[in-house]
Amino acid sequence: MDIQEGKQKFIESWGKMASDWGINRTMAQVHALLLLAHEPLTADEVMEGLSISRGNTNMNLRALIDWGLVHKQLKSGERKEYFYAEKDMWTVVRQIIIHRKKKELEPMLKVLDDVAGVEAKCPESESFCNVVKDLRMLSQKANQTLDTLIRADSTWFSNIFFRMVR
Amino acid sequence: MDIQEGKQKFIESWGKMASDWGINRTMAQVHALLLLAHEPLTADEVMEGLSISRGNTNMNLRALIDWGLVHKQLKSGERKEYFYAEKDMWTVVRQIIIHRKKKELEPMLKVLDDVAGVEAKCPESESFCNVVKDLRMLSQKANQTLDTLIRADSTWFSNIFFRMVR
DNA sequence: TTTTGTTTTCAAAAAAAAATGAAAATTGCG
DNA sequence: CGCAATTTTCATTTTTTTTTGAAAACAAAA
Repeated sequence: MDIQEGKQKFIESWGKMASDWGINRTMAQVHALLLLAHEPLTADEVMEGLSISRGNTNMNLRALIDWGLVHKQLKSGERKEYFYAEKDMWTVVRQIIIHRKKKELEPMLKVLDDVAGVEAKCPESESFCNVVKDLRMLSQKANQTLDTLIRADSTWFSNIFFRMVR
Repeated sequence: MDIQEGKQKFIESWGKMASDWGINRTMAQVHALLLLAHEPLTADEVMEGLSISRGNTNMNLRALIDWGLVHKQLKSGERKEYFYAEKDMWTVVRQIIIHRKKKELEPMLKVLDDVAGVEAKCPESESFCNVVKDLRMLSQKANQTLDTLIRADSTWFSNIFFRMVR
């Protein structure tokens, strides 16, 4: 396998994994393309590199910027915008955690809190109570853990992993 | 809000969250319905309860059994099959981790290992090398951590969380 | 201001994913 | 076996998501 082939495989695989995770496949491929690039790319180069339309390119670049995974660069004397990926993988992971926590875990917690009022009135026999109680506890733990992770630096992150698997 | 309303909200929310996570919304709703049920339900009751077709019900029940989140129960003297959800939330979480790790993390690791051969030949300047190296390390750490989690019991799980957030 | 290169928008088209429902297969029973 | 209850399959339809591309908006330079 040569470098070109390896890159291709990486881009495909990153896109595949992303779509398993509920993230647009193309968005992940744009991200992968930029991750592998030596220098910032223009929208045209991304378009060309992945054979996708201008509109699609623009939408996904904007989404990546929104997620904090890609940054814009303006070169003086040029009108074109250049894009480059955040290459510190720990930062990438942190940004993804932040974004998904907000979009997914927090609304779930909100619902669990809302139904907790009902739970209080439950007879002990109701499975509803137990499910909500357990899930609420798990979600809150997960929430706290993620908050801690988000605040942590990469060293701390490695340490945690080390402690967990030792 | 009464119990009925609470249940409804929970089912919707569980389905919504699942679809953010790349899991079929209906599958999660069937799971939620069974989680909240006092006793095992028949396929007909699930069908009725969520207003979905027989085929859809069957497919999603099978998928849930495959994920280890739902079990079949046969009542003696009856031909109908009954279904009930795994209600130990820690087991639920563990099963989900097992399933998704196999389907998502492991193929990614495989690709990263494959391209590692290319990486070896890289000049230091190639961003490809660094990205692959970092990501490979992160994925391996994640993989180890998940293996440990899978092997852990729920007490141990709580302890880990506690250690992480203390 | 007009021109020109560039980005953004968004209605429409295409593709992908999920759901339906009727037919086929399976199962237990007399 | 033959029947009836139940489950499974899968071609078709429906819904949802993604992509396209041309038009509009924008922004710097002439």
